[in-house]
Amino acid sequence: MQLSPAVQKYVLHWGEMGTRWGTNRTVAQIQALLYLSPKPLRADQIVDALSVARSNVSTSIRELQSYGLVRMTHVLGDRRDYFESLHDVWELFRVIIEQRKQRELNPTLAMLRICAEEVESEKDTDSVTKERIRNMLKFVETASEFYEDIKDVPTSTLTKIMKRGKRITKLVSM
Amino acid sequence: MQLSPAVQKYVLHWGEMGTRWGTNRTVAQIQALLYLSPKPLRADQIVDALSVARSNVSTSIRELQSYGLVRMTHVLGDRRDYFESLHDVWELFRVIIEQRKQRELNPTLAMLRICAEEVESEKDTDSVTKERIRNMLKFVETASEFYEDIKDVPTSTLTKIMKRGKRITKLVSM
DNA sequence: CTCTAATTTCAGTTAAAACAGAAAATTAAG
DNA sequence: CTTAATTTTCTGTTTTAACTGAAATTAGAG
Repeated sequence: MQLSPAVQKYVLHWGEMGTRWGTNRTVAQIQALLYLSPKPLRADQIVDALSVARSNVSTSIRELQSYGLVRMTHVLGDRRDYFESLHDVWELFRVIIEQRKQRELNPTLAMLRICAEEVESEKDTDSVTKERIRNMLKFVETASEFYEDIKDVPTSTLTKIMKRGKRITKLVSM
Repeated sequence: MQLSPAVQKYVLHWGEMGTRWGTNRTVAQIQALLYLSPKPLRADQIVDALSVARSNVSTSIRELQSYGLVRMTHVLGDRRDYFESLHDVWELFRVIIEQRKQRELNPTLAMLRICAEEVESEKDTDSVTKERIRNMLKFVETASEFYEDIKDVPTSTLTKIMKRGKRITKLVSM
């Protein structure tokens, strides 16, 4: 399992970036490797390509599967597991965003609602502080609602919106 | 420096979330504390409120300043430094996004361009792999351009766009 | 210029996460 | 049912980042 220079560069960079995105290097590297691979790979092939322990691959793949980024497949007459990543970049993006929404935005929203309510009854808390909490809650609520609005919009529409970014903002600002 | 229950909850949660966003707990807690504080705080007050080492506050604040999230201010006849966070949630959001763009998106874009070019000359690399790299590059480029389009749009316009999310997507999809 | 308050730097410690390798468990084939 | 292949779980080690406390530095007051 010899990775070409370009593929190697990609995988290494992705691993590095992964550490800044809440996951660890190996998980991100495996995802990158599977994304670039023209066909599904076995765990032992991943071990070979990335020089990591078999056990590490096992737990990392479990994590990727739990995110919905990687699927298991099989080959007739071969009982070993094969894995492949989502291949569509937009789909990948959607899944990652959805995960982050679940794991970060939702808990934060819950916390802010509790804080916003609780702080109102705190007589000694400055009114500015109360307002700041309300503002943050409002912001996160707005972001959350906006996400719900667009999360199921087809990719073709999303790309159109992005290409027309400038024009849309001009239209709306009038 | 006694934090009210609601403020305490907010600060602790923010610290927890910070660890998932590339920064460490203390940095995020200090930002949260300053955001909620009706007036600028001194380092010793932060030490007191969060029970962390003075040196830790010093380095954390330096990090927050480097991001542009926190400013130093002074009080007449007092040579100690005071600190305050950006107070506007949208401004906070903009600054954070801009930072992440610089530190994550830009390097990734550079890597992808190099890979996309380099992989073309690799005769043994599967054409599917080449296409995957191209697709990822295209995606990141589109996202990057879209960001440039909207980063300077005034907050009022952005909120309008977010509130009208559904209507806009319907409009564009036609 | 000297002394003191305040901040920063630095070295060592602690804590947390990632990882490897061995052991255990699972699964299919004979 | 037994065996061999494969995967998962678990424990201990390594690595990395965060944090503390002491020492060094900076900057203002007298």
